[in-house]
Amino acid sequence: MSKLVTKITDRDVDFSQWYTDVCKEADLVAYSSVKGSMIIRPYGYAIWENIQKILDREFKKTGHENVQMPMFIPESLLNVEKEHVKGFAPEVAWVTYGGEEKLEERMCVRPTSEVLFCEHYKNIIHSYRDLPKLYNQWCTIVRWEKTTRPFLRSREILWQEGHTMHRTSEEAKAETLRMLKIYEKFQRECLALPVLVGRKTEKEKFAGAEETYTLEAMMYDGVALQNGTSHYFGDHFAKAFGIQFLDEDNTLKTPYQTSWGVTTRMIGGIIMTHGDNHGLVLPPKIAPIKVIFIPIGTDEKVLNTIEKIASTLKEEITYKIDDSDKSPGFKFAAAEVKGIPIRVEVGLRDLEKDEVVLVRRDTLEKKSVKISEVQTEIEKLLETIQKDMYERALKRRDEMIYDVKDYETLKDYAQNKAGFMKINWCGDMACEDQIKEETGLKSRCIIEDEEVSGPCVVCGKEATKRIYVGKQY
RNA sequence: CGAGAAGUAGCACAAUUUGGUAGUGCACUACAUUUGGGAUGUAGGGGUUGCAGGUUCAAAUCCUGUCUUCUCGACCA
Repeated sequence: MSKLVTKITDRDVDFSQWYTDVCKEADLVAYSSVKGSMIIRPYGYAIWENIQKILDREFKKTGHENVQMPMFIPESLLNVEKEHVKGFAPEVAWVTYGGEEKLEERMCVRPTSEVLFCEHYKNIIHSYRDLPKLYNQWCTIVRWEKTTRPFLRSREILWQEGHTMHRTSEEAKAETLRMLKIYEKFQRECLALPVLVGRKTEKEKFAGAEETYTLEAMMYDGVALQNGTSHYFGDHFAKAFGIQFLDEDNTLKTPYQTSWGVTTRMIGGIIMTHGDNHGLVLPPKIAPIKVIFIPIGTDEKVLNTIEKIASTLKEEITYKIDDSDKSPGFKFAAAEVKGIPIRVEVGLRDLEKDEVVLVRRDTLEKKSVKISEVQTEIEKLLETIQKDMYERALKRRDEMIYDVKDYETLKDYAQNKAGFMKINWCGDMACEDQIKEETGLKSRCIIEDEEVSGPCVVCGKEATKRIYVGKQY
């Protein structure tokens, strides 16, 4: 049991290296000669496809339509909203040549598509009858990051961005929260990721937004991963772009806007929340292969039994039969590094008792099951694994949230404890800056459901908000 | 972007200090024997040493530049 997987660095020894090892050994990504732009390998992409399938269905159910927008943004178009351009200018990639010819006006590769959608919305929104417009696109964007890591921070990002326009601010605000809830539910139920959901502070909000809501997950090492955002823009962009519609009362009005997005970064979140020293551990709902059958020996009876069991499984329970001529031990390890939720071992020894062995990946527990009951046992076990993975992650996260009352303790914890700290805050950006500068902790989100009383941990003035702070990826 | 480390077969590394026929293990291919936690034997295949220049009779090895990866920091919806 000691050195089953020698290729993966111990998670508690070097978490960063462990993460990189899992990404490679589970065959999720590969590198190319393009810095920070990973190759997502078939197994990694299959996870993304499952994520896409589920989310896309939710988007459609809530009335959204998919579109495809241009990849390039002319500089003048990017410059229309000044907060927005200020936020993104440092990290956009520019196209300056078309073939041999220098372009009259350079274009950036979209870092996000607000301006493209706005330009288009200006042309298609004329009446209140044209609202709401609920568009989404699945695409890649480019942000010229200096430090890159697979899934967590890349220069080319695979994501989904929803952009909507509404008749009233209330409706737009409701949309912002509606999509936030869809993300939250998806991450909890499908990815088994507990997330803190809340509003970003002024300092941390999206360039050009009025409100930014975030989903903050905590990784195994206590570091935060921002796993999605939903923004309410008010009418800033709409005004900047001159988007207007004639309302029922025959007056010209400006519509209200939202945008929301999640990326393949969620896959990084799954790895860093659930993975262990054997490799990846995938939540059943998004695992490309949910069950792997491993025959012990080559006896025909064994293979026939496997075929028979596999054929009784429901269509959504995707499976694979590993009938390669590797040794069983090799196959066990290979299935584990890939995080396949259930392994079924079948050998003559089992067949004599009319049984097979089920092994769950999350706990590595084994149990023998009568062949007549395998089908229902697998169904039940997949649900149990999904539930247990969430419960474990939730418990662990909650244990790593600390209620901190004074600044000295905050500084101490920032150095010596991994996790999030809950603090009282006066609302002044200067205090937020000071925390960041002196402790490296950034505000994650505002806590809405706790009563505020007592002094700000930094300046001692009466606190107006409770916030989570933590280090982030 | 700053500091540090690395790049030699798919992977892990040796040969670099002292320039002189590019090697080992795993993986891969074929056959045989195996199969309940990374099997064994035999026989094979695979390389412009990241890339581009330079020095030299001769460069994986020395010099310059560049690209990529990793770690830490800065930056980062």
